[in-house]
Amino acid sequence: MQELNAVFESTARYFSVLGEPTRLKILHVICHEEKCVNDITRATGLMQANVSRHLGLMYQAGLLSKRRDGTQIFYRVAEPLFVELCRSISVQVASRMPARKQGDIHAFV
Amino acid sequence: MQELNAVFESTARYFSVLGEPTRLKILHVICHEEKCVNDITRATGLMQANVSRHLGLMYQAGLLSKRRDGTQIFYRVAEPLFVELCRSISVQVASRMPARKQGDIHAFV
DNA sequence: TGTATATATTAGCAATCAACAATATACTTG
DNA sequence: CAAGTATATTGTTGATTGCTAATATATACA
Repeated sequence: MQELNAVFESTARYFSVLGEPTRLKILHVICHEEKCVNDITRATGLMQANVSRHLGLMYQAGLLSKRRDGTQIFYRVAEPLFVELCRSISVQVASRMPARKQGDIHAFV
Repeated sequence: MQELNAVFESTARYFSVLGEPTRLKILHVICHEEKCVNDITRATGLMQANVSRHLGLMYQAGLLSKRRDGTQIFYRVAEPLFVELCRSISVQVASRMPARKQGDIHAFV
């Protein structure tokens, strides 16, 4: 099953891109509307180089699209499926946290 | 947002567990019915120690359950959601492969 | 109890990757 | 063209992780 292995590898690649808290944080920021790198940097509190690297990685992997406007580059989610996956899991995760906190959590919604 | 970060970390943890081709291969083998380690080892062609390690990791992460029967230990998927996620992505992946091959691919179905 | 089978663990190595700091590139405007 | 702002890249380091080989643990059965 050569093809099946190829599917596993590609699929794993997508999952591993989603498998970093920092990238989920970034994805959370741009899951509803496109944002430029500077906005993402400020919204997340991460270092600019770090944000740029993660954005580039997600772009390469096909999760994000980008658009240039002057000196700014706006990133957005290219395939809503990935945000849905994040929501699926984060809902499960949040539902297993103390009830008092669950109301305060709005991840990818 | 302390809680949100915790959600991102837990969510990323689940994604990273799914982010290895070898584990997807194993998950694919047991996604419909429980199997013992030896069966999984033969079905995947991996080394037994390797299979055991990955099974242990997925068990620790909460993706799998296990049951002992004599000397054998049977693993099964604990939470169907994860298999659904694998299917979601692998369907997308397969749909982008050459049309001729798509018919031969049955991942997590 | 001793042997065989099934599964788990450990140690070591190589590869991957995130974070940081520094620097480079690209575009805009004076 | 020069200076300023926005974004990307590179080199380095420390940590994580997958794989393999060897070994350990657990159960069944003669």
